[in-house]
Amino acid sequence: MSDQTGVSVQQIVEKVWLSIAERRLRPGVQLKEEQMAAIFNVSRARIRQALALLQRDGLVGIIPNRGAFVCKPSVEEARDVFFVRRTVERCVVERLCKGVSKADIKRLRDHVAKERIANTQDITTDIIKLSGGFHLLLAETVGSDFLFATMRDLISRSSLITAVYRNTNRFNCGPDEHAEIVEAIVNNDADRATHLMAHHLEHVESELDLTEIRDLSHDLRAALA
Amino acid sequence: MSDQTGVSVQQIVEKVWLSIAERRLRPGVQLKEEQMAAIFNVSRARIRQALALLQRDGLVGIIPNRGAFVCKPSVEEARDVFFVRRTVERCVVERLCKGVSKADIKRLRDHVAKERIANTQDITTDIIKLSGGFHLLLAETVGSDFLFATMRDLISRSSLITAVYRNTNRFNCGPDEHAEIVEAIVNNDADRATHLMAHHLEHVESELDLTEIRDLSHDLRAALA
DNA sequence: GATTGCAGAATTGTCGACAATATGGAATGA
DNA sequence: TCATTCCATATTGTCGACAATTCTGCAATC
Repeated sequence: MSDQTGVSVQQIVEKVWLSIAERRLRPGVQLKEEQMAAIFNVSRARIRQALALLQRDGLVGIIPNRGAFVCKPSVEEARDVFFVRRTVERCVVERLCKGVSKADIKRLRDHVAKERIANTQDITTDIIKLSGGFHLLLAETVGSDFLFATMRDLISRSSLITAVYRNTNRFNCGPDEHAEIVEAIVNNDADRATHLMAHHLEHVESELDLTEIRDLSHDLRAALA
Repeated sequence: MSDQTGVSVQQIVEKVWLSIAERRLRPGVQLKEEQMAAIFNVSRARIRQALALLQRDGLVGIIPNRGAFVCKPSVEEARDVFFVRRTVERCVVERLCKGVSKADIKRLRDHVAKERIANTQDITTDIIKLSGGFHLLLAETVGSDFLFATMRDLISRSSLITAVYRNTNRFNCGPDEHAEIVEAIVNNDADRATHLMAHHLEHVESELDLTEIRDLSHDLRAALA
């Protein structure tokens, strides 16, 4: 299970993020510091640092003197996230269509190839990491720190939303649509690229069940109060 | 000078943010932990927490084993911030035009009134805080945690950009344009409100000199005092 | 004269311990 | 039986100290 040596803050963040995305950690669950310190075999100080980062990403909420809890995004917030995401990703794609280096093209194509492998082998962990990572890689390729930070925030929140409201068992952010977008960018076809991206995001959002609010609270105390 | 009792993390963040916005802290300056701990009369642990939050807001960058430095946003990043801001603020205004409570209206009008007072009395500190606070209040009124967090991020970065690239001595985000926006929202006039907001943001961006970059300061204590 | 190597100093990273605060349940009284 | 008060427990908040890393100044060398 846990390594004998300590893990870095970033590793803790990624582990928690993945656990949330894979629905092993449900909204409302408290992330107790000492418990996590024991699991990751590090001191509480490092856990606190990781929790602060997770709060930045919108995955957990920290209540003073109470602790850190996995967020439960509302339906409206989910729609807001996708609304902003459509705009930001359009901005990213437009910038990329103005020209990318050969090295960037290779990196993008390699990433899609990795996604294909993960999909054929059906490795859930890799599929989740890579499908979000594709959109992050697009933003990184632009070279703007702000767009990258914004996209990371959006991807984190999208992962949480997907984990909560996904109504299919399959992860839809598949490599085929990603591959098409990459090729449109390579051809500097801004119209086609932005259209494909918009369609892709609509596709992702359409497979969410944003009408029904699920009963996620296992807070017995609140129910009996 | 510094108080005998310690200050909260949020107070430290606000103080640093204000110092950056007022150009007492220039991009590139290192924020040394021990020095700041002495200035604010708290332990380094709390300073580190504040620095992590400032990193989240995009105001400082933290390099491992090197320290925290005030960010210097590039011209391109400045344009990206305003691009995204136009979209998000449009979303906020549209949502507000669907109806706001009487209490919300009062809060918005009161805020504009405070801005007027600060402007007539020419209190720079209040002007900066309140002009950013107006846009933050709009997002808060919508009631979406995500939009609020996004707007806070955008406002922080905009403050830094304004501090770096402002070419006039006056703070242009004046209360008159804000007041017009509020009244359009009160009248549920979405077309006019979004138009006014777009014009307002164009106005703010137009007064920036996005060609030149300035140098940095070195006296941390004087800037924060 | 420019470059490299090496201490010493300065700064950040990490940890364990203690204080402050909230929670949950038992005891008490109406 | 229900509401209230109080206390034991668990959890978070804060701090000071030490370890690891990086920067700086100086001298030696090519």
